[in-house]
Amino acid sequence: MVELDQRKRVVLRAVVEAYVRSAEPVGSEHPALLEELRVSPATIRGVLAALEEIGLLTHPHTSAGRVPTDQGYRAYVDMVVEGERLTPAERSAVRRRLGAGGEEPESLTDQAARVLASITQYASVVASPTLGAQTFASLHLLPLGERRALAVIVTDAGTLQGRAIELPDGVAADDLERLSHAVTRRLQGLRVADLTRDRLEQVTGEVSRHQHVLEALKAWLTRDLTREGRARLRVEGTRHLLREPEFRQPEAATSVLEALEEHTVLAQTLAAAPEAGVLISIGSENQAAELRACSLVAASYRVGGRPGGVVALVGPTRMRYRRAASAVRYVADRLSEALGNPA
Amino acid sequence: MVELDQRKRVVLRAVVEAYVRSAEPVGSEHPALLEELRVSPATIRGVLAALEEIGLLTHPHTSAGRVPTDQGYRAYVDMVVEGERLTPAERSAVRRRLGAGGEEPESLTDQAARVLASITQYASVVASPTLGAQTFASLHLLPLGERRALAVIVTDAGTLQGRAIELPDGVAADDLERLSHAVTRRLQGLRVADLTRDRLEQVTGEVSRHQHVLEALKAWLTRDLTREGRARLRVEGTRHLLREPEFRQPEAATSVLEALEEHTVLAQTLAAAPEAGVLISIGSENQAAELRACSLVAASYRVGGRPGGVVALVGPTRMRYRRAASAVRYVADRLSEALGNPA
DNA sequence: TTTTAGCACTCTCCGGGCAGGAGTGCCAAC
DNA sequence: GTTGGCACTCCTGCCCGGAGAGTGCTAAAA
Repeated sequence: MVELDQRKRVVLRAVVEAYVRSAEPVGSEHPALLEELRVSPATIRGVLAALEEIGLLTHPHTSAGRVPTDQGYRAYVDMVVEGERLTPAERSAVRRRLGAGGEEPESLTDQAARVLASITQYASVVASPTLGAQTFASLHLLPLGERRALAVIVTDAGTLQGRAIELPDGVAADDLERLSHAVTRRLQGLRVADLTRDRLEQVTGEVSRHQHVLEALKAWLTRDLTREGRARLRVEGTRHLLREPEFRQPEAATSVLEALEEHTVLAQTLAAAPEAGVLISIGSENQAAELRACSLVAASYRVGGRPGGVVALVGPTRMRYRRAASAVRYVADRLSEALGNPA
Repeated sequence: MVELDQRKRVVLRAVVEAYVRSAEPVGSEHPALLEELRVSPATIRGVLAALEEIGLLTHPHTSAGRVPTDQGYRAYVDMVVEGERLTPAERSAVRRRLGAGGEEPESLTDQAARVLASITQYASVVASPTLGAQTFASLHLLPLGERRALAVIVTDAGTLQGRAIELPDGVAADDLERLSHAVTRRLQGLRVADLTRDRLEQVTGEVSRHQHVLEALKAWLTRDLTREGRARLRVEGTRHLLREPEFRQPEAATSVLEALEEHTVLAQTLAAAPEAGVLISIGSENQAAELRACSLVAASYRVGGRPGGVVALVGPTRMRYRRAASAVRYVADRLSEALGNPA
């Protein structure tokens, strides 16, 4: 990255902020620029040309003003470190939605996605805590009528994951309980992702009478870790995107909506979110082609002190980055708090 | 409704089907009409004019062909009773996604929404089984560290609902178990919606030592039934809607997306779905103003033999009703099967 | 009485051409 | 280094006219 002198920085910043606000190309006589620099339009033209030269701005056509390129946004984002604080009202809205306490992780992430979308007016994505990263607390086999039981895993974050399994004849409630306890004792404290077949084999000895039940459990656990182990994504507020002028052409809108509904693509991008701070991925920086028209602002939250999941915003590249970063960080932190008090 | 003679019925049907296929107004010389009736365009013009007279067709402007009105679609739908069978491949796709068995209701409804959207290319909505309508099977208090426990309700359909509660000092694991059993014994077999405070009061006597735990449970149960009692909606495949020509104007698209993201509005409309058969609500027939540009095709599914929830499709009024009705019915039935074997 | 052919009419949908406006780039003067 | 002036480019909106599509009406044919 070429170093920018003071004046170029001021101009870049002013152009980005004016353009983000109005969605209109900004010309050399734009009031924000004149006021910021107190020099004539002609002088500003020179700076604009220079910024275009190094690839931070473009103009759509000869007689249009300047528009930031993806690199321009990047330079802006790197330059402007501080976020744009949320208003007290917004903060308290977030706290209210997440602060109830005792809620299930699933419904908390739901709330997080909704509140994030509503305060920022962008689309929000929240990856619920991956089961795999959580700590296994206990297994329960709850009788469900005569020949069925509900196997339930509980994690220390309070996540429940259940599945009905068929029982062979002659398995008493006591047997189920003994079996649950045996498995729980054996596996307690492990990360769910570590509940491999091998670990489960060790339990066999103690309760060998119920080999098939164990077998069903193994099948479930190992399958779950591969399939459900991928975080479930909640997407909220896609409607806000349609209001943005860049998504008024139906093709643009469709491609973004597709990206947002195609969770695998999104999940990959989110995986890059750092543990602290905020990931900002701008337009062409996105791996996924469908997301090239958007930017993504993501922050991780923690569950019981460990990495848990990601909250993110998706908007046009012409995005309020500072505000988005603050919002994402704030919601992630409150979510960490809400999910963060393991026993 | 005015009775239609044979010819008018044939013409209406042909116009609707041609328009649904092509999204272009159909004129008196449209091949489908000529072939169907084997009369001259001039004759057909007369019939078209008559259908317009009684409000089943319009034309956007003088020199355009005819387009069905909402009443036209309604007459068509009422007239054409049989659905359009899904292909064997589509049926097996549905069965594959829902047939695994032993899945949790939550993930089954997820699958249902996805498969429905993918085979029909419309937006799908699935209301997961309301907790309230299910039968309470058991309550469990699972220790979660020193002074916390996870209260879990299990229904006979295998739905889990949990919430962490704080414990006062000196509550042993045994106590929790006794308490769980007492509550379970007392309430087993009731509908979850019937777990009122009154019912819970009856338990008090037996385990009065743990009054505060019971108090927390009551608070949770009664709150849950009002708040979470509302079904959670999953919306899938909104991207397909943007492909439809009627939603190419951004305003139209936004209003539909808003309706789909604003679950309360949608929920009301879905509530009208009959237990058997299929609800078809066309354009202006929808209560919700945001849905006036769409049609909604919905069918109910059952959980353990009782009314459970609704699956629906949302598309433009120019919708493949017969196909949508079949798809919705088929998915609802398979979902009923998957959720239908209570112990 | 119903059907058909003919015809005038209406309206939309391009494409071209033209004026207005915005913003640039360059240059000469300060 | 900064500024004012000026020519230049290109988009945008607008009007206009012709082509095309489909209608409604009427008079003749079946």
